[in-house]
Amino acid sequence: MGNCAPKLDDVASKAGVSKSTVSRVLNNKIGNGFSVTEEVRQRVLDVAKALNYRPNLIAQSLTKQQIRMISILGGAHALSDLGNIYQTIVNNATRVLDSVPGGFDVTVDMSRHKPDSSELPAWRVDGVIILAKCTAVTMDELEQTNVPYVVVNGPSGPSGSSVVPDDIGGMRQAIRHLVKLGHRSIAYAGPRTGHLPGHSSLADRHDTYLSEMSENGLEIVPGHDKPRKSATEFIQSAVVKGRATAVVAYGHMEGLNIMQAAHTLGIAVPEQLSLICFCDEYANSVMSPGLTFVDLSSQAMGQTAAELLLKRIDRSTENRSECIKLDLNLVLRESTAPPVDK
Amino acid sequence: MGNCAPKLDDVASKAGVSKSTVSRVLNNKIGNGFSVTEEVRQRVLDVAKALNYRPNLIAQSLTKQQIRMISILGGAHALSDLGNIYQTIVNNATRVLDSVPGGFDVTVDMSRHKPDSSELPAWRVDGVIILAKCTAVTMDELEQTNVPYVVVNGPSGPSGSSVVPDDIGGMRQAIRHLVKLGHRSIAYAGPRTGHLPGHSSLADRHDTYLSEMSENGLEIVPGHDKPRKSATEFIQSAVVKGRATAVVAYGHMEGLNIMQAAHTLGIAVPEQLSLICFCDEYANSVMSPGLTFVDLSSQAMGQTAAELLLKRIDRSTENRSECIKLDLNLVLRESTAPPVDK
DNA sequence: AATAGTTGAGCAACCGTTTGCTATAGCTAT
DNA sequence: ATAGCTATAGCAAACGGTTGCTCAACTATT
Repeated sequence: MGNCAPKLDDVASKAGVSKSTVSRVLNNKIGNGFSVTEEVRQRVLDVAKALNYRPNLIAQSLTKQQIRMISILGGAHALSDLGNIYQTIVNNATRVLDSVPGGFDVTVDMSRHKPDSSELPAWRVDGVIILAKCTAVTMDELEQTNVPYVVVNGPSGPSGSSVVPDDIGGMRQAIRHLVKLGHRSIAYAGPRTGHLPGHSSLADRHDTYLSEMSENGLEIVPGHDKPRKSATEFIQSAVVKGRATAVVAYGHMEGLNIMQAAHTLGIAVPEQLSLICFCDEYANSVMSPGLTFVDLSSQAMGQTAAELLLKRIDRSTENRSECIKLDLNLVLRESTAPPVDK
Repeated sequence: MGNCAPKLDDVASKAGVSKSTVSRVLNNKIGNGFSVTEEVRQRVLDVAKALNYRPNLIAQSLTKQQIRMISILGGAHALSDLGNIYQTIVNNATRVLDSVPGGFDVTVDMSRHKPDSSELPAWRVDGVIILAKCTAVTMDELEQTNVPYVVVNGPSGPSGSSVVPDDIGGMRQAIRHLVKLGHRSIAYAGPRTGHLPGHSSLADRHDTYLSEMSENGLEIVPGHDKPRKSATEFIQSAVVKGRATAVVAYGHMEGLNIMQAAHTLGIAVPEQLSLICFCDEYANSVMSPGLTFVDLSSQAMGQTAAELLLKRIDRSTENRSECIKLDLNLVLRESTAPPVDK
């Protein structure tokens, strides 16, 4: 590490004052038992500028006990997936955190941690945002050390806050929309295997598919719970063999794959097959043609997470843990229509 | 900042020894005028584990004058795009940096910096990896302070290293493959507007398309340099009107969109239209059916970048700047075939 | 038994800043 | 002349570690 940067002492001796004076002048800590003549003040300022002095943030944070830095955890698993809502979440959280007066440095941890090790950085951060989930060790440490944190799209511990999408409501809207269009045979295409195992969205969407179907007196289309090798295989079994006229897909990649597979197999969307997927506006906007989708409002999730975190950092005394569930909207595009064989 | 994390003093008092003993035991600084009985050593170790003690990297770095931390810059612009090679690059660079003896803390900066401000963290890091590009101010500071850095997929300054894909060679392979298949009318679908403006890949791929076409005595298909509203529009103009039998797309999203648009318009891939895109193995693997693609070998890019950086950190005296250009491979999938009207 | 050498552990200074408190000077009011 | 202020500026103790050095208690040697 470079060692020739000017320090407080250098400025102090060159200006002929003590380093405490320099520190206070530079930080504008006038009042509260301290003051300087304008002449000394100016001299200190001039010397500091001449030496190109920049405080050592590390030393600073030692005494200040804050570093104005926020760590986003879980990048390795959440962002490694191709095109998902976490990018939007991170972007929006960062935007909020950046723009607050004073600003926070936001960093994303991309290291792949062993399940029995902590994901927290080795320095103390002011706050933490967790993408979907973290290790138990991390959670323990977070609770123990009392660092403000919020989990986005996942459950938090007792002292943390969380922001989650209303997956259940989202799936319900999707099914009801299809039912209203006249569909009776609706299939569900779950996530590719290996996608965020154990995550609540998996269970919520799947279970709600089942319950909503039964509530509407409809029969479940086989394949909803099985891993599949390809979208083609899924279409073959659920649509061709299973006679489904509509499919709800877990995410936009599943939706995309199914749409392509349908085309390949000569099945027209939405004429012969209606398709809905869970995704966000951004993911949908880069797809053409657009799929009807349940908007996960990842933008709002990111923003809300950041705001929740800021609230906890500001008033860390009030230890109110909050859990915000965001409503999901069904956005109609070109991939849904009434079934043909109705 | 969390304030109840266990400190050296806590461990010391609980183990009934002084903090210097704890420090030396934990850091294995035996010898050089210091030793402990096995019993005390074990006790210290046990207490440290029981309290879940982790040294504060910031305090540590104050005395050690080094922090074993590497900052990845440019996350805000590079990772914000939906599904791109930078995720793979970051993942692989991190993997290498993590696994080196001693390990480095890797942090990805996601803050959106003003163009006239430095992106470097306010403490001195041991090394920096830049994704595609950074601000001029950052580059100046990097050069000035002599921090080892490597730019991946972009140009470096005089003292930095860089890893770039051979875009020119990649495009050449794509065109030659299509020509060999018998295609005479090949179109190029550039990136969506706003994608990393000014980046060399944009110019390299585009220019090589032009030069390679002319070298093969083929006519350029209009539309290669124009922003387009949608993939459908592109197909309409380049394929339907322009009579192109093959398309080379800038990235996998462009490829995907074009494939879908083709399907929608009733154009079969690869029977009526061959399609090649630039992307990496991972992006391709989640698409079905697979597109023939120019593999940007992002995995190798990330790994190479990390190795280059480590080399410079280790032997910072040798200030040799390196630029490694990685060969690109054309990977054949199901989206290319001889043209029909040949 | 006296001295030298070795082993085991702690004191205290230091890294670069911040900040509560103290000290001095100059000035006013009695 | 002296007490009482106020304005200026510095001392020194943190912050959480690391490390040179000292020191006491043993062990080995003469």
